Amino acid sequence: MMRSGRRTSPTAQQIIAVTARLLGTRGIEHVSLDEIAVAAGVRKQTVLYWFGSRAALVDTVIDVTVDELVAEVLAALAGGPTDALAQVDTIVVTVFDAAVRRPHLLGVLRDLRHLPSDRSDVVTSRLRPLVDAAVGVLEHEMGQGRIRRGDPAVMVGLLYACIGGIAADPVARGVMTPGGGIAGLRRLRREVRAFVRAAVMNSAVVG
Amino acid sequence: MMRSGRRTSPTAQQIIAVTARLLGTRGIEHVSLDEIAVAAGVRKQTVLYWFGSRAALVDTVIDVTVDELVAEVLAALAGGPTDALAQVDTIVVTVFDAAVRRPHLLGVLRDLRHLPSDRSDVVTSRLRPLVDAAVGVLEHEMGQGRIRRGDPAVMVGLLYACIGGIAADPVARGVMTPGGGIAGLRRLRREVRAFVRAAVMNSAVVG
DNA sequence: CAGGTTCTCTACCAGTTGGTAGAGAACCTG
DNA sequence: CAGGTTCTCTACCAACTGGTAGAGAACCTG
Repeated sequence: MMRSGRRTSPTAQQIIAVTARLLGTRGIEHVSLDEIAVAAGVRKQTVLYWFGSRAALVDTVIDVTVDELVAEVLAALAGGPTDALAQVDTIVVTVFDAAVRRPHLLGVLRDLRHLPSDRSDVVTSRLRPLVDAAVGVLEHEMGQGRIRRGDPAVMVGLLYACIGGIAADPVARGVMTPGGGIAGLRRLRREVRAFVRAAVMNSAVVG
Repeated sequence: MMRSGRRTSPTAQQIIAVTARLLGTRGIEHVSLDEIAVAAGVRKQTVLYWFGSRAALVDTVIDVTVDELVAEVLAALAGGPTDALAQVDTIVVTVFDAAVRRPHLLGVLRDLRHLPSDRSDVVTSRLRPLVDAAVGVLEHEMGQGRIRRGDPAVMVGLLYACIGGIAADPVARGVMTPGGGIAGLRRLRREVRAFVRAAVMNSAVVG
């Protein structure tokens, strides 16, 4: 038996990928083992063969998904400018695009609340390097006077809430005037960028 | 039989209140009819007697919850100042306090995604008067130059995402440094107020 | 060939779920 | 008293769930 974690196989990878998509779009607790198996082109017993239990599979999928998102953002940050406002901008654009193109990424994160096994601490620990980097940048730029003074950790949380909510929350999306197609998405992205930029920027009232 | 909707009774009201609390905290699809009945001090058959089915009860609870939240915010707005920034402030404080004191209010809203019966359009239609009012205020103040120019509907969506996310999303809360007790909550609320104030305020860069 | 790995197959299990059926008991009202 | 309303009781149902059991079949490797 080559059970959970040890090694991987194309089949296991395929199961993880399919499950991530299903859980992220339909809800973590709303997809059965059988559905996962069918979607992956495999039998239920094969899923259990590789992951032992549904809970173990879910945990794996969550971990993989978070790592994927973090890696994507870190890569974008590494390839972009070092200016703080530009980095905030990079994060916004990267997460926003990820949320639009692969909605399940943020969908999985937004579903952690009702998990039987509390996975949120594991997730936050995996988000930690990204959060720490962001907090460091914000703190440094606060000292330079370019970023509005405040609790940088709370700022990061609010940034996440903004982008994640606008991209994945049906209430938030329903509130907005639906802009169809790519043009609407571009416009929405521009609005989000301006919003968070203004939110963190050091500024003075005009008029 | 005095089934769903027609009239109400103290028992039905009690069932609705208990269900709202349960669904909002534990997740809409993670509470069984039996649990609801036990928590309400009633038998399962009584729940079905009043609401016909679980789905009908859930729909009722969602509607009642949204109406409650909307009424609360509108009342706070009516009793507060008419200045736009102050009104944004009022909304933030009202929703934030509601989310903290009665977490199930926003919890129900955040759970609409995975509902078998798509209820999000009904919810947004019930939120409509509040959204329209907010959009109207923002538009007017944009004309006066006090609010940053942009799509007011998107701004409203982003405001909701910020407050709702920071109050109810475990990832967002885990990202932030946990401030225990009332003092921590007060500090968090202050941060959120400053954040959204800066986000919507018309301003110019300093330094 | 031997043996491990990977995966499928049929069959089954116990637990939980939403929902039904029908009788009966309080209770209030006309 | 009659009759409707409200609620409880016991009993049951089909559907679905995650998980188990064990045998067998391909496949590759040494």
